[in-house]
Amino acid sequence: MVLSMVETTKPVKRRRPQTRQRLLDAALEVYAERGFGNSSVEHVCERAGFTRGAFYSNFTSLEELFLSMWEQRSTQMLADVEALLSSGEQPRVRSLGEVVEFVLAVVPVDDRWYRVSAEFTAHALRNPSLKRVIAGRETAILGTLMPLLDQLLAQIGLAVTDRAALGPALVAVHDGTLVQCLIEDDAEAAHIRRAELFRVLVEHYTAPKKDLV
Amino acid sequence: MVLSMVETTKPVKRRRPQTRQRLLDAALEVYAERGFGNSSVEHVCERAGFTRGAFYSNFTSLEELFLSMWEQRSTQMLADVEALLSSGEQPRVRSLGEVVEFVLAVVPVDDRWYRVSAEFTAHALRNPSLKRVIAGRETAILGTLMPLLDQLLAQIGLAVTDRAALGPALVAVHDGTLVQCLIEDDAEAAHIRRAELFRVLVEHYTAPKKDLV
DNA sequence: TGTACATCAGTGAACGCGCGTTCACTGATGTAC
DNA sequence: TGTACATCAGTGAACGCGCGTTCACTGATGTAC
Repeated sequence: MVLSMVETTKPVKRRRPQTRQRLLDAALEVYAERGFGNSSVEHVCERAGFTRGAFYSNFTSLEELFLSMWEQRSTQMLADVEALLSSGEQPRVRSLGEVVEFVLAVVPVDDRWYRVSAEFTAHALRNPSLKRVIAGRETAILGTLMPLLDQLLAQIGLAVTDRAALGPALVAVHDGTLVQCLIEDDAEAAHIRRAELFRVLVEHYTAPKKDLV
Repeated sequence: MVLSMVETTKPVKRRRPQTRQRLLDAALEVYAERGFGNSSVEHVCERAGFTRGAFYSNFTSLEELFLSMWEQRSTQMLADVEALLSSGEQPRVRSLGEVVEFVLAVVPVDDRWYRVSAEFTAHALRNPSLKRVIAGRETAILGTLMPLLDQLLAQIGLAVTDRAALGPALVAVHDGTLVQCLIEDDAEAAHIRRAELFRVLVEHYTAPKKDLV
C-alpha cells in the first residue's frame, strides 16, 4: 500500500533507473542470443532502444554491465524463492520423491539465464576475481535452499547427515544435469534422470531423525 | 619402426600439416587465455608465428578452427585412454575407493582444455548443430570409460545395475564438480568431495555380481 | 644429375567495416524565488 | 503560479583502431625430361 502510494504520487521523472534497467534487461537477451564475446555495446543499445551514448552514461564497459546484470538476476532469483517460502503456504510432502520434486520446482527455469550462466562460468575460469563471485553465489544458493530442504525432510522424519558434502554435491549435480537438460534432444528423459540423481544424493546424505539426536 | 623410417626418409617438405597443427595448438592456448569471443585471427596467428594469410589458407573461419581443434583434442584424449587400457598393464583394485581413484586418474586434467570446454558448452547451448557434437562426445566418453569401469568393478565382484542412469550421471557429476575444482580456492578439498561423489554414485548403481546373473 | 617449369604455401600490403569511445549539444526535469 | 536558471540524461556525429578478408606476389618444394 505505502509503496504503491509512493509510486503514484511520484510519477516517473528522473529516468535514469529505468534506462539502466532497460539496458540490463537488453543485456540478458543479447548475451543469451549472441554470447558475450559476440555482443557489442551497439547490440545492447539497439535492443534497449537507446543510442550508444546512453550506455556510456550508465556503465563504463560491457564487462560492468554483464556483471551488474548477473548479480541483479542472481539476487532476485533467490529473493523470489525466499518470498515464496516465508509468505506462501508451507508445502506438504510425504515421500523423498515429493521432497525432490518440490525443490526442483522451486528452482526457476529460464533458458536465457542458464545460457548466460554457462558463459559466465567459463568467463570466471579465466578471471580470478570472478571466482569469488561464483563461489559466493554457490553459498547464497545453498543458504536459501538447504533450510527448505531441512524443513521438507523433517516432515518425513529425515535429517541431513553431512551438510558439507551434500551442499556442493547438489550444486554440482544441478549444474551438470542442467546442461544435459538444455542440450539433449529428449529433455523429458533428461529431467527424469535429473530428479532421480537428486533423490539418490539426498537419500544417501540423509538419515532418520532419531539416529541423530 | 616402420613409422619412424617413413618419418626419417621423408623429411618435412610439404609444410601444410605442420602449419595446420601449429594453428590448432595456438588456438587452444589463445582460446583458453582470452576466451573465444575475445580471440581474433590475428591473435591465433601471432601465437602460432604466422601471418593472417596463412590462416585463411588453412581455415575458412575462427569457428571452423575452434571446432577442428575441439574435435581433434577430444578424439585424441579418448584414444590416449584406450591405448593406456589395451596395451598397458591391467590395474589391480581391491575396493570401490580404488576403482574410483583409478578412473579419476585416467581422466586427464588440463586447465586450458576445460576452460575451452566450458566455453564450447556455452556456445553449443546457442547452436543446435553443436548440441549433436556435445551429445556425441558424451557417448564417446562413456563408450570408453564404461568398459573400464566394468572391468574394474568385476575385480571386486560388482556389476553395474543401471547403465542408462549411471552413464549420464557420471558425466554430469564430472562436469559439475570439475568446475568446482577449477574455481574453488581449496582445490584439494574439492577433489576429495569429487571422488566421494563418484563413489556414492557408483555404489548406488552397482550390486554384487551373483544377484544379477 | 641438372635444368626448366609447375605448384604449393605462406607473406604482407591494402581496403573497409564495425564498433568502442568521446563530446558538444539539446530537450526534459527539477529548483529557487 | 509563473519565470529563470541549473542540472540531468540521453542524442548523434565524429574519430580512430583493430581486425576480417582479399590478393598479387615470392621463395620453397616437387616433377618431368
